[in-house]
Amino acid sequence: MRFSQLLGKTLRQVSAEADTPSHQLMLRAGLIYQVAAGIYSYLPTGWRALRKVESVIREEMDRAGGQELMMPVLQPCELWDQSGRRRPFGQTLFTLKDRRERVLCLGPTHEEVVTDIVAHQVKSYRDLPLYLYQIQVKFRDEPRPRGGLLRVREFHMKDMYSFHTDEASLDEGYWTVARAYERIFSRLGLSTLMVEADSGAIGGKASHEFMALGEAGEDEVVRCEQCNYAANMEKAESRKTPGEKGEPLPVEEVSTPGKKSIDEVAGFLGLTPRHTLKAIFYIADGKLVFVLIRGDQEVNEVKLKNLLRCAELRLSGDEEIRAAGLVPGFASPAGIKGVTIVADHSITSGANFVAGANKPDTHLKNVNYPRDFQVEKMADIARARPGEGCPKCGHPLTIARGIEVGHIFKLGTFLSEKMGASFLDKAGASRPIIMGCYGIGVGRLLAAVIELTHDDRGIIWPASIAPYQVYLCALMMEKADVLATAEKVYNELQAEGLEVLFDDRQESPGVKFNDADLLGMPLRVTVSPRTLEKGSAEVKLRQQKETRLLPLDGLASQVKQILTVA
RNA sequence: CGGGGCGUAGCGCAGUUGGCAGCGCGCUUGGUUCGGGACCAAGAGGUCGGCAGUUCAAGUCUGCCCGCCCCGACCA
Repeated sequence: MRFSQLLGKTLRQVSAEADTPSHQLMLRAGLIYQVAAGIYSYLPTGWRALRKVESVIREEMDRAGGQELMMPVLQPCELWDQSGRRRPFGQTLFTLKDRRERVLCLGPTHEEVVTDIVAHQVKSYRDLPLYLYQIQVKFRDEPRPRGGLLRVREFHMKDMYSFHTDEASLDEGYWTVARAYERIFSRLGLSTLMVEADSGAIGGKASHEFMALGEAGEDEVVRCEQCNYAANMEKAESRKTPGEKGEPLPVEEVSTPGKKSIDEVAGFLGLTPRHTLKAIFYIADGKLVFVLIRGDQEVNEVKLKNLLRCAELRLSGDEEIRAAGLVPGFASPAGIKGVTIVADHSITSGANFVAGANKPDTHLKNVNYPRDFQVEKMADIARARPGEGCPKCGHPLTIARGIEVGHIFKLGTFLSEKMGASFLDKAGASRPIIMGCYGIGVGRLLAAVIELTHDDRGIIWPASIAPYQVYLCALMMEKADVLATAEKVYNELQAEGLEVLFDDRQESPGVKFNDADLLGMPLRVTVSPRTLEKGSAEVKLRQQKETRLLPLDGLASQVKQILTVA
């Protein structure tokens, strides 16, 4: 490709609004162009990179036994009513009506469609296991698109679905795909960690996410370096510092004027937060919930949401707390009625806690569960924190950051039962098909590669997905010998089967070198009067500083050699 | 949806008390340069997000609307 003809100019400046490194670089390098919030066009170079990511994925999915197919974007909403997932997806589902007022949606994922196909096409255990996948555009009306391609409303996803006769087969498939995912990410030069995850709106029992590790990541991962326990913060468990034991003492009222927060109250009474109970109020599907946790802990809202089985969860305002007859800042779980109380296990570790008295400027000392109050539900709803013990081995946990580039789920049978996907086993009995599903966000993966491997000069593509392998840079093209040599090198490199971006623009050396670094192709070849004097061309790898001269004679095959080694 | 911010040339931005719409980059033409974002000269390019209002006069003041970004709840 000749740079002079390429759509997608490099930009020196981009809006201050784009503050994520990958977003800035993709805009500056002319890879993408924004159409609307969370909706982007891929310009030619960006599209090449995306297609390369797809082909790496495709190779590994095929190797894992996948059969590629293509399902429609447009789906009848009836399928979603049938699966019961229309509500959990809620506003995220883009819906529309056709001319006959039939309600359709733009597929946010394809479990319904694929299960419907399998329900009709697969009847026997002989047809299983079955692995189907596609690379397709998905639509999700995300409340907040973010960070360029990191979270968008229209995106390419590789989605695979597996169908099994029994749990053992599902388990085998699950780990086969997991290993394929690890190969994909490592082929793109990413260091990823497979972590336990919450299964969210997709549903199902077990699930893991693949996190591309790096400071720029927006997800938190909790991990143990001793036993390799790793989980998304949403899901992570931990062994908390135990509370102090003690014989329950009589409850005592104590005046705490103006002391509302845990730190204020604990400090005022000469205690640590661990000796207090924290009351937090949420509105779960419109209903007030009193959440109680030990003062040194924080609520994990995903765990809470799962415990309450609600679709919508938010913190409540003070007015809503007062309306329930409680005093914000001094609310007490003791002696109240008509409010659902749920608690974290941590309140049972320790004794004689300080809690609110449900009176202004007053707290209670020596509050003990279950002597002084009851709760409706008790579970682990606490955030894991660094330094706390690993749930498996007790070693101190650490927290890392990462970008979620893949997510796999063991769905089990809940969808196949609802969608009528069953098979006849050897004994002739009809049983629901056991399912798994596996997703990779292709565009996000592309952005993650840039996000995690760029330097201050620009993108650094791994050879596996670089839009072009070689950036051919011709300096002083007005000189006939430079022009002729550059054209010859361009042809020879292509004849070797290399993909070449030929910078044939009338630009100064600085501009070309800077654009070469920005665009980040693995290898730069420079032809100039200076190199021609020595009958050579200069070669430089993007990720290295050093340059070297290679003779023009046999240049193309040497370049190919360097690229296969690097 | 809650909080914060921004919409002015293709891109990045300035525009004071309301008084001729500007700067840098990019683009076009000509010339000089040439190994890390060169220089000179001459040009082209605008519904100041939209609608309404106040005013002799609105980019600037008021109201409503739309769009975009960032922080939260959500996710590949």
